[in-house]
Amino acid sequence: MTTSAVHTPRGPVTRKDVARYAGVSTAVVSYVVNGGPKKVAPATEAKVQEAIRILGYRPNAAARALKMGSNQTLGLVIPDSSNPFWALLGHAVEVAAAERGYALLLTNSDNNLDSERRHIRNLADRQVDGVVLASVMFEPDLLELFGTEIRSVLLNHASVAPGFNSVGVDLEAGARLAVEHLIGHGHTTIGLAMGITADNEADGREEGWQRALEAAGLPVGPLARGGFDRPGGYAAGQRLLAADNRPTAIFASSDMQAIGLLRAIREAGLSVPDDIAVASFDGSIEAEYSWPALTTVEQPVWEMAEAAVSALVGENRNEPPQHRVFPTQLRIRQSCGCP
Amino acid sequence: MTTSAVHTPRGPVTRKDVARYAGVSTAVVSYVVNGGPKKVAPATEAKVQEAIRILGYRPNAAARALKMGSNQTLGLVIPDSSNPFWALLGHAVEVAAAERGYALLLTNSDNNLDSERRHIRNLADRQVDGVVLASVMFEPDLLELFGTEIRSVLLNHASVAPGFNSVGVDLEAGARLAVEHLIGHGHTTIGLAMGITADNEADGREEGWQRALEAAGLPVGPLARGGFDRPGGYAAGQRLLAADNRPTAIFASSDMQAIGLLRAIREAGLSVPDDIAVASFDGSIEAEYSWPALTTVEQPVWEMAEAAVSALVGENRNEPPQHRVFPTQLRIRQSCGCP
DNA sequence: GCTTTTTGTTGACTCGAGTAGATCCCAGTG
DNA sequence: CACTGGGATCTACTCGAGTCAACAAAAAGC
Repeated sequence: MTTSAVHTPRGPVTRKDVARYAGVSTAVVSYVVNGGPKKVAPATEAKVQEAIRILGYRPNAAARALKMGSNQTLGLVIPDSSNPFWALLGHAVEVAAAERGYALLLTNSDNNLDSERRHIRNLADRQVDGVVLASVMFEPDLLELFGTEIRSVLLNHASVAPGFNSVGVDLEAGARLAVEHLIGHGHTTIGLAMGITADNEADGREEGWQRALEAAGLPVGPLARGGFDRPGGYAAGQRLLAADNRPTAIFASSDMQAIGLLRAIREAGLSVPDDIAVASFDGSIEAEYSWPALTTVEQPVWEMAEAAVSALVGENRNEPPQHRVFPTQLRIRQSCGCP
Repeated sequence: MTTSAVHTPRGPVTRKDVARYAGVSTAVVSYVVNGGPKKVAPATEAKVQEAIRILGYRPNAAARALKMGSNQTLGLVIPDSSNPFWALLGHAVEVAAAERGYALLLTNSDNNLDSERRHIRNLADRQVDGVVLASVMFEPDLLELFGTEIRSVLLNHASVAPGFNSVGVDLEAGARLAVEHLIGHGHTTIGLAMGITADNEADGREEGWQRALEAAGLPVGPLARGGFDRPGGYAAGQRLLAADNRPTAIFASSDMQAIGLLRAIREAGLSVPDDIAVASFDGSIEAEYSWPALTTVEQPVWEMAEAAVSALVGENRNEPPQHRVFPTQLRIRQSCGCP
């Protein structure tokens, strides 16, 4: 028995072990593993493959990452991965990344700018090949954080930031679609439950709501601000219901807000859509299963995720920053008054 | 674009650059960065810190990972990160990992065993320090996949698997709590909407439902199986409503199922809880905002995530596999008939 | 004043894999 | 028979950071 030659290594199996077992040099092992830059004789290749199989060799990703300067990993920063909309976006990004052989590091900023900064730092330290930043906040100094080394793309940001790639939807057009639909149902007092964005710039959804009303010659209804989440919508709903000019229809800036809104309306003893019609923005699955099912402006989340990932890892990596704006689609259900 | 100090190297800044700039050896830089194994004179330390600051040095994580054999990363495998329950669990795991300085690689298995295997392989190749496997499926050959090198823990698994760490809840006791509560409301025909688990073993929730009924001397009501998700609950609901012995109360094995169930009940023109009372399992946020709000068996998700992560990275890393079972708590809302 | 001890610093090796450049071997040619 | 071409393979250096043995300088001890 050739015990010395067929010595089973103790720790994890390295390229060296495979080389020894197959009786070749470490270079050949690399060539086989990567279809490497040089050809290997079929017979040798077979020997190496066999050795790999028997020893259970798996190339060390850290070593490869060190040598190659890339670890085939992207980072994703979202405010709250347990919020269904972000969860969906995260899922889509993960799938888009996986399709290209990239893994996804997930981090939650919890809507906290400091935490967001920390996470971006951390991702940069980990040499990710790019960062998808999906955050409602935005501060220009983020640009410095990224430096020039690390690719990034803003996903689902309200505003277009110079110097950054971005992928988003036409918020204004989407909101207008929804509000016009509510107007079509004969409503004349249409309120807005608007989420809070970091920069106090008017969000496209707010503009769309306003313009649709103006275009129809209607007065601009009451507006309440709150978080984009369920509690935010609940609070905004309570304020809208207490307004002097109580609206007969409300447009909410996110599905989650609309769900909180529905609760506020129910607690006030009113019914949707008979007393108050509701439409919202996002097109998440919750909208379909709420009661009543929400009429909502659907974002093409999967396409957006695709676009974001390809901006980071695609051919066009070194082109100037791109801004892609996707169209939305009105998904009509019952909360607006349609049967 | 900012032009910085004179000594700015072209590529990414390495330890060597810092050493040169500060006029010390690379070893000292390491010592400073890590509070390293050797002491450094305060004056020298200051010089190095200054150099680090000025050059904007960030240690290369891949190199560190290579040397240390750990990249401070955990992997998470869940069926569908856009399902709110998994999303919540994922969030909790991410936070627990971050607290310990670990990043989280997120992967979706899409309830597909092959995909799950591929992802585990991939995570193993990436030398993660541990894998949290939260999947409804389970196949014993997973054990081999992990080999002995890589730590793992099963999170939220129905059954305890020998050789694996696991963290779960007492499904049977939780289900019993819920069903007993429905019995307390005077119901005598209580159905079950049960999710589908890979191994055909009876799930604890099914047993709990059955035992609670038997203990109360009640007949075992109708049972329908479907996915753990909303469509699954919807389909199961339709079948339960069409049953000969139509139940007046239904226990659902997940919140998502219950939400699908609510829809089926509404479409049948019935009301919850007046015509049919509902209770479910999980305790996710959707349960709170559904209509009516769901009475549900709450899982201590955050504690479970903590436990799972600490099983992977804690002191007790090298102890034999542990099985931790957490208690659940009945969260009473309106869907059961309580005011 | 001349050892010891302590403190601070450094050069050099290591982790595991990618790959350029050198080397080997053999078939084919003059 | 020597000579070249070319395919297959190997040697050796590289990536960036951790850390130990070795060493220099300063402090303490007798």
